[in-house]
Amino acid sequence: MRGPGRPRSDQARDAILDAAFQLLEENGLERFTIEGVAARSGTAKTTIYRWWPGKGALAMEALLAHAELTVPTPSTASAVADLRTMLQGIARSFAGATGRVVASIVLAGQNDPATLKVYHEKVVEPRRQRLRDIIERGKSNGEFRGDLHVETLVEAMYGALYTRLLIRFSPLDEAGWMDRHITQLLEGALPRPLCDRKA
Amino acid sequence: MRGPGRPRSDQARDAILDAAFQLLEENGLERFTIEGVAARSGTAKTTIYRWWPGKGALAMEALLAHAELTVPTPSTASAVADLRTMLQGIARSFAGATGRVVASIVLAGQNDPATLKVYHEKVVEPRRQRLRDIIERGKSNGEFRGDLHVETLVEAMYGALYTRLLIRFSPLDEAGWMDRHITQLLEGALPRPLCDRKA
Amino acid sequence: MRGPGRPRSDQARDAILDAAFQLLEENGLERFTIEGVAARSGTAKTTIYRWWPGKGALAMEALLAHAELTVPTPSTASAVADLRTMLQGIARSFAGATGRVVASIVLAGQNDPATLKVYHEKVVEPRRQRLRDIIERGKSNGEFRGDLHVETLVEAMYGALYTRLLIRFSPLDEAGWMDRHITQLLEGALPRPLCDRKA
Amino acid sequence: MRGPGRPRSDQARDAILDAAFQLLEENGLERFTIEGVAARSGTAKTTIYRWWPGKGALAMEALLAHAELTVPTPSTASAVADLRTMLQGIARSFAGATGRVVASIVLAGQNDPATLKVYHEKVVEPRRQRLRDIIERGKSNGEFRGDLHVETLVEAMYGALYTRLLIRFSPLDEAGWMDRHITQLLEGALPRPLCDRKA
DNA sequence: GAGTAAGCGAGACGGTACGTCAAGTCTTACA
DNA sequence: TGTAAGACTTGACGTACCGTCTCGCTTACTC
Repeated sequence: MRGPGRPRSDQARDAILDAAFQLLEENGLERFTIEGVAARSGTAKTTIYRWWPGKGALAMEALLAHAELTVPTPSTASAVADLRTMLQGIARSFAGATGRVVASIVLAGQNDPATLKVYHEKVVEPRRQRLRDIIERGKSNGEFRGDLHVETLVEAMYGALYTRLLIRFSPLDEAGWMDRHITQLLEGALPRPLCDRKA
Repeated sequence: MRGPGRPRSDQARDAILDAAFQLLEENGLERFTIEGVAARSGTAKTTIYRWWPGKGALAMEALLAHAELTVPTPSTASAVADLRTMLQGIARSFAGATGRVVASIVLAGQNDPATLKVYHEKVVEPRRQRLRDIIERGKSNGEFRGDLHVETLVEAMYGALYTRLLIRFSPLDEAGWMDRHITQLLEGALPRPLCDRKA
Repeated sequence: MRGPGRPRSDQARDAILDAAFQLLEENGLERFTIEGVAARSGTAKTTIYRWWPGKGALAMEALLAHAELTVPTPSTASAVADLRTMLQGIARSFAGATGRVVASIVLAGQNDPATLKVYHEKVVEPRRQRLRDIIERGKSNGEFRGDLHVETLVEAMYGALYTRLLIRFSPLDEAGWMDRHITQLLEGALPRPLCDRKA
Repeated sequence: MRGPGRPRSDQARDAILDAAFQLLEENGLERFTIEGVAARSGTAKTTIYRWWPGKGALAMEALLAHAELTVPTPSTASAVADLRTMLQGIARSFAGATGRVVASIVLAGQNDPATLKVYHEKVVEPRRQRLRDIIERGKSNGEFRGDLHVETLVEAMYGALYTRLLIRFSPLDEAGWMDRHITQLLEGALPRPLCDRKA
């Protein structure tokens, strides 16, 4: 049921993606070269160019293939607890090798909108959706305000993650950071009225 | 009181920084080359390498020299209003050419910690400090809760800016987003108690 | 009476040789590629490699199959006249597309002795033999000296042809040059004695 | 009196031409690669491309720089003797390494008219001129016929050389070949009249 | 004012990687 | 078994920049 011709070698494909991911971890994208991937993977440069248009796309696919992007989606009775679990999972993965690779991808994406678009579709959007779902659940069960703007909350939560990853205000693995961040996002900055629930 | 030898040419220096900034705007950092800067500025590569260690440092200095990074620090009676003014100013500057250059620099910094460090010291930290000052003022005058964690709020506010700049969740010049973002950061996500101040 | 399996396709063979000859005419051997022949002929590279060991051999066979190398062998009473007829025929064919292809083949042969050997056997030797025959006839009937060294004359005659073809001292289609060349080869360079037959 | 900038390195130039000549001798032009020359000479590919447009031109210059193309121009009382001396010298040089390189050059020239043109100007034409001079001298002093067509004789003499080099009718170092060839060119092929000077 | 010490432009140098082309081999589906 | 299709490794192509290195020339300060 397949056309004629030698079928694509999965062995080559895997070797390329493995090598690409390793090199991305080791060097970052700046010193990530197609030539290097070819050498490390034992394949030919042409084979790489046959299947990927450039380093951005290759790095992207290497990330998707290898990184543990599949942070578990928690689903307990408490939306707040689920938020904490999920975001801390992402923070953990960003703090390690995956984070370095993600940073590379985003970097590549600046001059390669196609790659950034794929990253959005495959990584960012699915996660945002899961976050949205949890928040909506929180709105339904009264954990959150009914007039909460979901997108804005999502953005604020992700924003801190990506900013620590890329701008490095402070380390991603700082103890208690994520917890404190979430708490304050939820509680806001304004003074509590006298009859505050915590009063 | 200066040693012997021909003094450094300010004309060359300016021509280099001008050319660098232009090329950064036009091409992003990926296609930003020392060779290109030399050609555009009419100087010799040697001259560039004499004064800057690499493209990261040059780009950094070109940014600092040209971009209107000096957003005015507002100082009215209302800390909340000042926050809005300041952050909207930054958003505006990020939405234009400066934003593209900043993105380039920050991402280049992923593989060039020295450059990123300079960016922190010269750009990020001063702004964060101004933000902290405003927030502290708000705490003092009762606009904000007394137990507010200032750093966390600063990070949340900047996070959204940088994330829109780098990850491009949504455009930086979307009408009203900054306002909405700030409002929600201040109000939090939890339900308002019955005796809410707005009730 | 043939073994099992699909028989060789003459259609493919012809398409390959046609395409090869066309490409040889168009580009010369330098830019003559097996890949190009496969594309132009609509066959697979595999098929070409199954039947020919390399580009030299293929070009050779394409030449033999298509070029009008079969200059008519004249045979009149006058050996001298026959020589002129034959050599002028070859000159004419060398002056056109065939000449370019022959030049390609011969020069390719510099690094591919097998191909050059085939060219000798299939093209050069038969023609030289015909030339020898004519000259021998001339010796028999008194047109030429009895102690003439035939091989040397053959070589002198061919030499001029190939040299114009390959070194391009002068164009192959220069009017009258072949005639003049033959005449002088026959008459020699020495002064005519007083009782010269023309005296 | 030289412009600014680092002067061209003669060391690099010589290393390149040496390496090129060696590789030409070893492999012929077919397997002669710029990459190989760079490796052998210890220079960078870019340096080669800076000074030579392609392999044809490089091979050409390597030949001119190294080959003993300066066959001595004899000048004795006898033009015939001088012809023999000169042509035998060329034959000797063609029979060795120089010959292989010359063959390569001519080959390259088929698809690179500029290279062939240089070869004409620098090698072929000077030699032809020297041959012409000798022949004219022979005409003047009565060794040759007064109505001898000089160009044709030159061509016939060279033709045999290049043809043996390229077509390989017979080896260039066959004993006595050149002598016999010259003799017959001079004496012609026609029967000697009764009062022939040799009679 | 001669000497000396930088800075400057130009541009050649050894390199690395680029993205492309073709070579020749191999593996499939189909005839 | 032959053929078209097409993926594979290999190796060279010619180009773009890298960062370094002479050069000749231009300013200064210093003796």
